[in-house]
Amino acid sequence: MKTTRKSRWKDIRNQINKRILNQTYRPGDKLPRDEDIANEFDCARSTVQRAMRSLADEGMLQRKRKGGTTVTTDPFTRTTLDIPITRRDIESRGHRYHYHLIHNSQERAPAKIAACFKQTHSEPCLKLESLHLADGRPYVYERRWISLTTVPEIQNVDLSEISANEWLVRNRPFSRCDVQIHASICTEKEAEYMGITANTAVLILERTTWISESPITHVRALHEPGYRLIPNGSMS
Amino acid sequence: MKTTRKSRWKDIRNQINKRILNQTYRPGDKLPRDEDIANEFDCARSTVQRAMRSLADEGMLQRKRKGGTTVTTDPFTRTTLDIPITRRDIESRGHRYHYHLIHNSQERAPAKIAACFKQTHSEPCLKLESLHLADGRPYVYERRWISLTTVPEIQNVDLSEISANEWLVRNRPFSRCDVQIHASICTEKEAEYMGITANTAVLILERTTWISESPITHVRALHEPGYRLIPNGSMS
DNA sequence: ATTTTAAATATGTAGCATCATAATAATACA
DNA sequence: TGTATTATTATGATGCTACATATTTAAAAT
Repeated sequence: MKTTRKSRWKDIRNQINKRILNQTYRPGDKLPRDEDIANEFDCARSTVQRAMRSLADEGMLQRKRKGGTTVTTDPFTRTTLDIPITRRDIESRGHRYHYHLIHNSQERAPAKIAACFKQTHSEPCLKLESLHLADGRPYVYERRWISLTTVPEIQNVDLSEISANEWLVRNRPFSRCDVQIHASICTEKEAEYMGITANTAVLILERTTWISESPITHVRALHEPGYRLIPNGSMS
Repeated sequence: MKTTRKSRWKDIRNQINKRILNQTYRPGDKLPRDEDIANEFDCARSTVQRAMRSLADEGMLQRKRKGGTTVTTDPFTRTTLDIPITRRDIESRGHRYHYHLIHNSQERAPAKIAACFKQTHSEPCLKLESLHLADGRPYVYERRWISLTTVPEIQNVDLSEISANEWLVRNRPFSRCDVQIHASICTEKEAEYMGITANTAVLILERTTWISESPITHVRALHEPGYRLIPNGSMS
């Protein structure tokens, strides 16, 4: 058994986690009270709580006042998904980044986008189509709608120089973000932009971001064929 | 400004978060020391720390000893992805769940699977193919390899009754899980099982789970066309 | 027997004190 | 001038105490 060379609470978390893994505590089982565990490990209850909260946050344990702590039955596979800005994604894979603005127009949001924005009326928007390239090869084709009500100042930005992706993330932090991931067949037009054959299967990431209740942008990012989205490894 | 009706540290977290959103603290900026903030909000440093840690966990802030606290530049869109067992997924969508084991054989892991297991040799495995149905309609087709070295007792389980998915999650908690998400075209065979046209775009989720260094299982889950993977809404 | 009320109890929050640790800044030294 | 050493300092961890709050369990009232 490793001695505590990092921090006591992490140590305790790992001990408890180990007991769950080796079936000492089985799914559905109730764990001893924090105080008893604190006693066993000869530490303060607050330290145990720190450990327990960590495990509960990961979805391994469920905690209820009075009810005590139980091991989650049918636990999820819980992973965190970090979606970086596309430039960073490309650069971190060791490629040179290029960006190309294909289309830039001002029009009202169509019903579909308005729905994403959870609005009944048609918002004035900036509609952008752009290509993110890795070493000159098309990597992501994105179609983006930006609410001019929420972000009017974007009209003064030269979006052929900096991608809306980057400008927004740097200048308009969001309070909420809805994400959807799905597979689709790419259209003729998309295939042409991406330099691939039509009807290829591609991974699509759709995101809508908000600042409190105001929609900022909706973006549909079509990734190159074979693209793999890899969440962070989960657990211990 | 809402008064503290939940808990002080959450309140403080929201205040700080608000300042990031409204650009009081801009990306890259250094925040005041915890103690000063504690002073401002008239609370203990530990309470501020709780709030700060929470924001740091979400990826909004970066904290370093001595270096202080800074607002993350180029923040990720960080979401958590909970992948439930397929039965739960189907039932939570309000459908009746059925499970059908298509194939069950014992064979050595092919090179590809061995690679997923990070092994050079060929492990004895159980190879399973099964179908998860929602209201009788094919929902997920999974091809699974289970290491008989790590989980020998699975040989005594009647996998036509309970899905390996469920049995494993209930009986063999894992310490690590690698996930990959990608889009693919389904083959003739897959299309037949799923009751769809060949060459349809489908979302594929691949997972490998481990108990310490021993691989438990590798599964490739092919979802029904149009399936959307929806991570939990992120942030505040 | 059924509903209401009241205790008991396990976790949650919070404040305070103290030491640990990492990273920087300042200083001394070669 | 460049390098090694030593303060300084901001966050991290741990322990204690006290009180809050949600729930269950038990008792009491109807």
